[in-house]
Amino acid sequence: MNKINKNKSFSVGRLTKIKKAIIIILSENHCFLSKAGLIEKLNDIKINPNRSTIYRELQFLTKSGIIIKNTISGTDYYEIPKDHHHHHHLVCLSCNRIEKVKITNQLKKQEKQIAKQKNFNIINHSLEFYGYCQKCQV
Amino acid sequence: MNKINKNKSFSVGRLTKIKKAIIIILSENHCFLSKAGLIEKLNDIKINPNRSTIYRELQFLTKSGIIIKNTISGTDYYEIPKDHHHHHHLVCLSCNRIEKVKITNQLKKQEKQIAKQKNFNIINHSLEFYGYCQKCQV
DNA sequence: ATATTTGCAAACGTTTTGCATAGTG
DNA sequence: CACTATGCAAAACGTTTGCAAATAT
Repeated sequence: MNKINKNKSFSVGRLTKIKKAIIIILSENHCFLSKAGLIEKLNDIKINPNRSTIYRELQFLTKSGIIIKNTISGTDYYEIPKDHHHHHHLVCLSCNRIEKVKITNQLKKQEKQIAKQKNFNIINHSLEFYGYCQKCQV
Repeated sequence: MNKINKNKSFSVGRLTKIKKAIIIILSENHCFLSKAGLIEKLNDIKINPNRSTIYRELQFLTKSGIIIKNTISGTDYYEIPKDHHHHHHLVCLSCNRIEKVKITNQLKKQEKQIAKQKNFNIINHSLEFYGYCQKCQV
């Protein structure tokens, strides 16, 4: 029983080199990674898995609650949730660049309130601000 | 020059019956709509546009800033932004059901702060809480 | 009259699937 | 040994594109 998923328990499956590598890369990465970014980093360490393996593995790890998926502007990003690294995003509607941003908020308090009110067990949240970055403000 | 998009001005284009219908349906809808949901509502009023027309129109209206797109768990949803109807979402990781939720927050205040700090012109934001709904808490 | 919008069919890229093989526990 | 993970090729899926006809201004 882990902190990430209180409701269901899944096996992590067999610790193959591909799975191990994905988990290590994601856990060492300071931010989230797209599929393409992950594949690049895998290739860097001479691991070249098949496309379907990547898809299956990411799906599996997401369902297991080991990693979380966040879709921004049509692209999926993956990360291993770490409370102390939690941040949000500024997404430029023009150039699509994504910037991390930390805001001093009390979403945790809100989460507890919602959990109680709606009987909804919140695992994590995502907050994105959409707009125009400095460069794209004509 | 409208409130929705301060940076770029786009034409709304020609007001064809399809475009009119999409705008009316989205503006009358209390919440956001998926592509499938929109098509269903169009069909209800005997408008059966081609797939590519829907794609092109939604893309066009999104770029124009008339409607906004929000991608949750891989599905795109569209809505006409209305400040007083603004809300956030509870997304169940198990059954994928999406529930609206209003939280009393000061994200507006945060937005102003970020806008100043990062010189980022925020048009809107999206906040989703991921977790397990009542039914799916085994 | 002219420029935009539409439908159609084909192309495209991404994700998923079935199956035989390789690898893990 | 039994079962899971992998690679491969094909299929499925959603989305985009080029072009000719229809439509709005």
